Amino acid sequence: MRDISRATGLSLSGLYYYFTSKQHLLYLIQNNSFDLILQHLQSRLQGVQSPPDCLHILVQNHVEYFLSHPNEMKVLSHEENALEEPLREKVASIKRRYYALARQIFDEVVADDLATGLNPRIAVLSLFGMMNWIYKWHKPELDPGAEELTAAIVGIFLHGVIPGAAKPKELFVVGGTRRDSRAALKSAD
Amino acid sequence: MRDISRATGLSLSGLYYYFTSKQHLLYLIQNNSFDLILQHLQSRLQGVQSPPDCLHILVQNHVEYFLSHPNEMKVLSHEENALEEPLREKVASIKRRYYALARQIFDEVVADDLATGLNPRIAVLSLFGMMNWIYKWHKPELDPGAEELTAAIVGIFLHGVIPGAAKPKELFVVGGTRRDSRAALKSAD
DNA sequence: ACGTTTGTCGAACGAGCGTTCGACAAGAAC
DNA sequence: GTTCTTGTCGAACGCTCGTTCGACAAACGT
Repeated sequence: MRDISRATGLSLSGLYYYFTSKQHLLYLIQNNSFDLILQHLQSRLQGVQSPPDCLHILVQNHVEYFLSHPNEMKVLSHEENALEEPLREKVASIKRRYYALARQIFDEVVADDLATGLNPRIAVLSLFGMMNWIYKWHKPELDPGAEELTAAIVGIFLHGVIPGAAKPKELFVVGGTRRDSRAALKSAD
Repeated sequence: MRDISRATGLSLSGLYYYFTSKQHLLYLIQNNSFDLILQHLQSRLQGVQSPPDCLHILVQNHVEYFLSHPNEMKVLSHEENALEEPLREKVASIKRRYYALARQIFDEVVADDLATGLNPRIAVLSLFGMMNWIYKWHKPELDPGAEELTAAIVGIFLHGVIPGAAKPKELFVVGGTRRDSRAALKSAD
């Protein structure tokens, strides 16, 4: 609270004139973020029919938001479990709505295909994992922007890094290639 | 520190007899975790030649550790930037070693295939995203164990959720399917 | 003109934090 | 048997934190 006071120029007690508590301020930040993401996503999804296009929009919307709002991402991720029970459930609710929408898009993407035996919950949460982990490593001056990031993640999620192969195992070369190069790393510092 | 003192039964000042500071204790936890993971991984990798098998071992090793050490995972993720500069770099160093090993495995997996134009840094970090996000959602009584989780993540990473398709776009049905069902969600609560 | 609402502030309270200090007991060294 | 090391502890220090309180001034309503 003192940091916010200093950054805004408003006095510490003045802050409490607008926000009843630190918890409630945190709630407003979290709720507002998810609200913005969800509303923006739904408006972008209007009229789009192709399931893969919907998936692309979902990822693009998500990645764009967190790339342009890194601070919000940190608060959302770092302070995820900091809320007490009245407010906690409210944020959990909008998060469930967001997840349900993603799950629905995923189901439609996979529906056309034969049942892959893949656990849909794991698949969707893995997609969120790829997206939500970005803020931990993304450096704006080094890494590509939202567009390329979105393309990469959607590509991996839909077809993997080896899109050509059909059957998992038998296609790969079994013989070793440049295997010794890893031994050097073993004693590296 | 008082929590640890209470949990261990050792007095608060007794704790400082063994650990010079909270920072150093945090460093020991983080360094030890990465050390265990890295050493375990390297020993499991001994003699394995097939790149996809290496990838599977990498993921399995990672997932197994964090599923059996959820507290460590929380400390590693939540307190990632809490260390000051002398110790911070030491942890960063072992993390780089771990990433380099993963990157090397990835390169070997993709090497057999034609160049996909995929940014390898993004690919590897997306894989870490899928793995590292698990601790945020995994419920032991609800979700599958390390084995199934590993299979799902490796499957998605290598071939995606639609493993059959070769060319990304043209294969999908463009016409809408159950598109109205999402409108109901828009006004849900 | 006057009372009330609105906005802003400095100062403080109580609690928690990481850390230190001196004391004390038990064992090892000589 | 005395000295020194090792382990353990309660009590406290200094600091930061979230929050509250009373004061004060400007704006507004009538």
